[in-house]
Amino acid sequence: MSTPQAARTAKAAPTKTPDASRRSQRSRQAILDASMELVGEVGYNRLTIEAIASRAGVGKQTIYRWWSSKAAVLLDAFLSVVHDNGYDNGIPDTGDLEADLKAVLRATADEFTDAGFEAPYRALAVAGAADAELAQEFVERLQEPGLEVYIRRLRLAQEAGQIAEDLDLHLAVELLLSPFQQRWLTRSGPLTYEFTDRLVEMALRAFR
Amino acid sequence: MSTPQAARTAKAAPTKTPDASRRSQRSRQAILDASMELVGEVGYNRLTIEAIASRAGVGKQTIYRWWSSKAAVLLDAFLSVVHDNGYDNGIPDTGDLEADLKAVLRATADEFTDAGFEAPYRALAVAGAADAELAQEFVERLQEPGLEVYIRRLRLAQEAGQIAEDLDLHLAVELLLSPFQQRWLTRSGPLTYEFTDRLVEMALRAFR
Amino acid sequence: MSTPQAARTAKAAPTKTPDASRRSQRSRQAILDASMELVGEVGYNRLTIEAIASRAGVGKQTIYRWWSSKAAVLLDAFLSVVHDNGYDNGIPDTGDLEADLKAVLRATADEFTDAGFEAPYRALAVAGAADAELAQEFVERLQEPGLEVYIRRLRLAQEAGQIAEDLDLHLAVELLLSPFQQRWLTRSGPLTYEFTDRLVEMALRAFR
Amino acid sequence: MSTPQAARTAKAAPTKTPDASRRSQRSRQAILDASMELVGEVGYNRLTIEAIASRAGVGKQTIYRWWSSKAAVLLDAFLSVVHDNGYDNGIPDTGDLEADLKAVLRATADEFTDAGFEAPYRALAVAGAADAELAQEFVERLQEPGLEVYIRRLRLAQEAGQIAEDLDLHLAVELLLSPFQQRWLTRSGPLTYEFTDRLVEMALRAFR
DNA sequence: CAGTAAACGAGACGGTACGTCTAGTCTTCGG
DNA sequence: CCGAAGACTAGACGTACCGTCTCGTTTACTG
Repeated sequence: MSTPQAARTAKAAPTKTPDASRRSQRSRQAILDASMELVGEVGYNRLTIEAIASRAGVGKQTIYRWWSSKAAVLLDAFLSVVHDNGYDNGIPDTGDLEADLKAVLRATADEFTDAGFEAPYRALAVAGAADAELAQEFVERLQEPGLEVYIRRLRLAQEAGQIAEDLDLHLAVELLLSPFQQRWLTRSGPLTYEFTDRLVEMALRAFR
Repeated sequence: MSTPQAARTAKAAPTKTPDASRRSQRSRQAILDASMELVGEVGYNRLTIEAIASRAGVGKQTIYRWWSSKAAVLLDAFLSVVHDNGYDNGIPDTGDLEADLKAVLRATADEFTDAGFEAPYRALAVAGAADAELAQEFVERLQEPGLEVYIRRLRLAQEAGQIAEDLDLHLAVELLLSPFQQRWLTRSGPLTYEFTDRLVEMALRAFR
Repeated sequence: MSTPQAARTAKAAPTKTPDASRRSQRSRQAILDASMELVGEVGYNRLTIEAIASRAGVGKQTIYRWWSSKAAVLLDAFLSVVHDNGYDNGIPDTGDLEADLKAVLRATADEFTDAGFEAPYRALAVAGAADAELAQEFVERLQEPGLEVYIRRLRLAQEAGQIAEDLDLHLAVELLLSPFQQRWLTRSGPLTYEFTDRLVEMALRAFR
Repeated sequence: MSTPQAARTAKAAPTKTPDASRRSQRSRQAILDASMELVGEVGYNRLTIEAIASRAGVGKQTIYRWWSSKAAVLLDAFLSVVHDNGYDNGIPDTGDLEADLKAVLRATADEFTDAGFEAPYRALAVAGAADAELAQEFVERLQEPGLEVYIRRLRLAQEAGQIAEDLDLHLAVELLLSPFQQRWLTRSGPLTYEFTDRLVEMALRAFR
């Protein structure tokens, strides 16, 4: 931002874009932390910008300056936690695809049952479903990376000849994960191991 | 509702339960119509009870008297439209399961692309995802009946020996429909015929 | 308000004018009371609509519904106090004009030195000086009635031949009271009895 | 402000007093100019420090460093203009006191009707009425010097035996000017020549 | 067929949160 | 190392709706 070009660009675009290089990292982190805390305490609908600002010890304008909506704040907050926790170790490859997938889905079921994870994630899913603009960010930054680790595991299986070589891997992962996500989102049924195991078995039959 | 029992019940419960037999059908319908119109015009988040009341030419209290939330209003409004349109005649049975399913999913894709249908349905899905209480109603009154027609068709195929006889039909329908619903809800991809056809093919492999 | 005309008028004027007949007198009085209290405590510049609403136990909208600015609230509040206190007993007529005016001005000086009176009155004078629209109301409803009682006393003196018969009484009262008001408003000097007595004497010389 | 004394004072008070000797005269003048422009454009209430800083091409801190309030800025700005314009050459002395005063008051009425003069002067009067601290500066630096020129003229008349020799000249000037200022400040009547002439005549009767 | 009780249209009410604005302070960086 | 630039905390602004609570006014059953 201190390069000549940047300076010129800043002058050429006199829009009210704030100068990111001067952003207070202290405030940013306090806002993200407060958001995660509050969404866990009161849920998304009762989460307010005012409460976030107050809890973070920050002026409201500082939130409005850097984010366009409370959902955008929450998305950053969630991603920040996810990345801090290491996130993407990928799916283990023991050679036994079915066992690997069952293990991962069981773990995912546990995760989605944990209140600390569920509240913000559901909030984001809801906000994304309601708002097309946010949906794109939600899908790109959170959902697609999640699918990608499955695709990589399936590709290994494909190379090992365990599943059909002409299989559309992206669609395959949708077939595997969507029933899980749909059940969770609409609460149309419990996320038991029984469910996840049967789901893996049935999906795998489609992959061969 | 004008039976002696109903009258007695009303007296036995001097809580503010309104007398349904005196309900104005004129107002009820005006509210449902206004809701459907407005959700199409401004979306769910900007849909307000005040606007519905104003558009319907009705006092706010008349809405609060009979419904617990704007989502509840919308659910009734949507079901009223669905029922008026004859709703679900079931899935045709030409003997060719794959062709039948492809045809129905293509039709469903068209339906979900229609703005008049999408706006209220998405609103309900969002409200259901956010609110557990409403979710149950949403699933029971709208989603499960939708699955049921698929289950019936699969049962016929099962009896005809076209799919595995020990197949869990409910789970099977989830496998078939969830990827579709998930794509639509999160807008993670387009609902093309290409997509629905491949989906049917892949799911059917899992059913045999 | 239940006459046919009134009903028709109401329909003919769909402006957002609130229905004064349904106004809560309880809230009105609470707002006026709170305004007078607060202006005495924190002064006009730090007087906020939010604080008035909070102190009065009233929603902000109830203030905005009935008044156009905090100065308008305060004007009503001040007039309400003034009217409750009897206000206009007129100026005594002992036959001795000089003595009567000196007595009244001494009393007025005392009044303008009382903090409970000064704070809101100064606030109104300031607001009126700054805002032309409010100024008119301030002058008409508060200042002119104040002058009027002096004019009446001078007219009696005029009829008794104590002052010039062609005297412009309005201008005469301005000559008498403006130095007092100006001193008070700009704090350019103290409002002592010495000052008010000399002022009356000098003004009276101009009246003969 | 750049005299040795001033510098010493600054050092003697190691509080955050800025070093006046390093003050940018360029910024100072730009701030004063911007203040006068803006107060004429938007009035006092909508005059903001931010707007002044922006118009003057100056950081906000540069204003806060040297002035305690926007009224203080404006007072300096106004005095700077007044002094540049030569200010007060005193009241002419043709020997005819009534004619001289009438001429000056007519000229003053014209001045107070001029928008370029009125806006900042009214702003200062309002600020002074609201804020006791500023009021003192306002009176001392702007109002008293104004009265002084009248006092000097009256003293000449007194020495010439045209008015009473025991007349309190300060009070006399208040009697003459306050009705004028009061009318202007509260807009309780028009500043016509008719008004100023009658005012002079009436006041002069009190002076003899 | 009058009397009456509940639902109704209307909208004022006490509140909460919104997104914007300005005040006055604090931080960064270029000249 | 001063000053412009502007991000920061703080909090009031005026608006929009919330859900509750009267107001009269229909409306439809009951005595």
